[in-house]
Amino acid sequence: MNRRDETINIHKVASAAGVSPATVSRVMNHPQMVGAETRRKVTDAIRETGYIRNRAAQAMHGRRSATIGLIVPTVDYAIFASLVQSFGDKADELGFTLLLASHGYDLGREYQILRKFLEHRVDGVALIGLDHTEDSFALLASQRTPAIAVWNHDPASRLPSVGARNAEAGAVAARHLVALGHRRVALLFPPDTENDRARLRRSAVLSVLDAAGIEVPPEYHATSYYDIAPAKAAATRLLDLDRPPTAILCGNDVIARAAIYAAAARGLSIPGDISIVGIGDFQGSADMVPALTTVRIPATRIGAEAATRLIDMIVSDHHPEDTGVGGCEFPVELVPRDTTDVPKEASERKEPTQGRPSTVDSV
Amino acid sequence: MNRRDETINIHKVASAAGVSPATVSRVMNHPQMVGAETRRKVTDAIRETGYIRNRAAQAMHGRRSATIGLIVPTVDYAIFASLVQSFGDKADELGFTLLLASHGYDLGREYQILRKFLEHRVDGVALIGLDHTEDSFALLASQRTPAIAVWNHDPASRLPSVGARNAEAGAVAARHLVALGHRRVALLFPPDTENDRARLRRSAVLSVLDAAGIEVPPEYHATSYYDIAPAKAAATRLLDLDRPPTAILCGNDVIARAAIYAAAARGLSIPGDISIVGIGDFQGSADMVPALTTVRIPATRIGAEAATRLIDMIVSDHHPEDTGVGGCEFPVELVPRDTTDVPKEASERKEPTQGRPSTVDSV
DNA sequence: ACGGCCGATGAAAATGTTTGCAAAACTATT
DNA sequence: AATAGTTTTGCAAACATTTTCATCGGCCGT
Repeated sequence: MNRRDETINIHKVASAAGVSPATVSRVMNHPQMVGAETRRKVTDAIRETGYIRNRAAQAMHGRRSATIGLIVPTVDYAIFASLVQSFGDKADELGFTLLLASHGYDLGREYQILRKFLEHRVDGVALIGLDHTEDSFALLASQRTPAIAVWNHDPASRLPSVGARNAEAGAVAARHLVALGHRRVALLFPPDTENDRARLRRSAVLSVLDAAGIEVPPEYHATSYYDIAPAKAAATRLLDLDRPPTAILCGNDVIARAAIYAAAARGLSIPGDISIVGIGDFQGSADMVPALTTVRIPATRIGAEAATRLIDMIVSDHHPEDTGVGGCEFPVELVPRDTTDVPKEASERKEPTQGRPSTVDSV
Repeated sequence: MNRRDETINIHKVASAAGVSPATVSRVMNHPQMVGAETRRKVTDAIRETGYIRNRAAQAMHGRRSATIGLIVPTVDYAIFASLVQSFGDKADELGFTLLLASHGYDLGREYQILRKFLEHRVDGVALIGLDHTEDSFALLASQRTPAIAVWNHDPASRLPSVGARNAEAGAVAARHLVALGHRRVALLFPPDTENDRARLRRSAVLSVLDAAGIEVPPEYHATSYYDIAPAKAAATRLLDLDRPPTAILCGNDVIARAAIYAAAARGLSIPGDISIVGIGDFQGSADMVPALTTVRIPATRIGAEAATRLIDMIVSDHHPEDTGVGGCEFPVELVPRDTTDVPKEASERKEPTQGRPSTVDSV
């Protein structure tokens, strides 16, 4: 249909429609500025020639590139999958195209990706979490590129942040276990050197436990990557201790799922023998058997809101350092389900507070 | 640091380095063409000015945009998360930036996204599956944009395809159940109108069963979206039939996980009372308890290979219609684990072929 | 009927880069 | 020392678009 190396540009469309290139451009960008009849002719010409506008040339002129970047630690393992999905959908809906990359929890790589995105002249960038290298902050400032921090929220953040208070999420989970009467609580968290979310959750958990007079011995501190296999192994080590914990508080739902498998493999009943609590309320946690007690962080809503706000900053020409574009906090919420109960010792003395068919619970 | 509206371009860098813009360009694109001393001066100037090259302008010149597009049905639910991750990582490694979008199993939206990507002048596009609208194929051909089909493989595909034979995956799963002696086999699949992968798997399953003289009654045909909750409900309906199946063959591992939960919630033991087989071998399936019997489709390797091939097509200027850039087939492989066994009736007559601690199995 | 105004359109400058061509600066060879 | 050859560099055109400015009609009010 199209002859070889005959790439159709705005001039071709213009002559096909019998107007000037300027008019074609206006039809596409400011339709109300052009007469109805001319508009129709141009639209027809665009369709007939099969013209595809060149956003690169458009962006070069200093106009928006209509792209936004999202940089996540990882796409795998459902942690950020929901966020990527909803962020991308919203961006799409608002006419933007998503550039995506992951840095594998390496903030140095995050900087490199950020640079690359800026080379492509993204109109804005969303980063996960509040911690970034000084280089990254400087780069963003020097380019005056709108940027937003997603997932965690802190009003004092250097970037407007859209997300939940991760410290609060940890605290809520800890308070739940304390309220149930657990005193032997183990922590199973990912390494938190380059992960402010995990760090905040973990330290909040520790201070709640400390305030309740609960000490967490060194052997109750377990670490594992966001991956089922190693988390299961780490949980198994906790369960095999001479004096095992009565509850395991997990850094997120994926790790909690691994802990459930570890307990099941050891033939332990949940929550009879061991209580397990996650953080995140990922897809599927509600429908697992046993259903996971967790702290909800509304990933889908956060993703959509983050995209909306970032694009709002872009179209209204707000820059990061401008005030008045503060973040947005999503409340965290305990979702008590079937993997937590009073500890065994306590339940031998008092009545169980919740009764459910034990066959299901023990699964 | 940078004064307002003083955007630094290649000319600024050139005068800072005391050379011409052409030289700066060459330092960045063909470093070997420029003298060592000059190169050093230019590199310094780039660093000092904080220059960020403008890929849009570069792309406009007809050079590569250094972006590739990936269009998936969904990012959520681990199905394509691994693929997105490995595809993106490989693209990154090879110097390309990833544009990502999802169409929610709507091939009309896929076309729209494709258009948008072409507006951004992506150097190539990867699509999931072999089925696409005629419009999409025509668009790709008219723009002569390298494109590749991922996930499913068929040597007769219109696009070079990198993936597994999904029909074979279904057949392998079905043969496994037949070999174990199951004759009451239910199918739990996603709707397959816009999903050639599911369609191929499903029809292959049916022909294997048919060849084995096994008829699948209408009530054994269940359908559910790729989502834990509805899949669990659908599986529960299968289990509650007057004459329930002895095995459920699931369209993928996510649905299989839901089926396991459904069985557990009914207090059924797996694989004692019911065998369940998935397709995909997603992250976590190996480490579940009970570990899921499934058919491995190596998502991570497929993603990396697809990115490599697509970029190869781009840099070697191969176009889709050129021959010799055929696809690449990844073999599927049965991974027998702990959710399948001989059916109960059979096992009452013969010895169970596999013995494992029943407490674990029943979880 | 005429001056002023307004809406629609075109011409041309501007955007930031790459590259073909030519000039210039070396290096090696006689 | 002159020449031929090679490497390095600069000039300017080209890429596809947007936007400012100017122009050209047509319309309205007086």
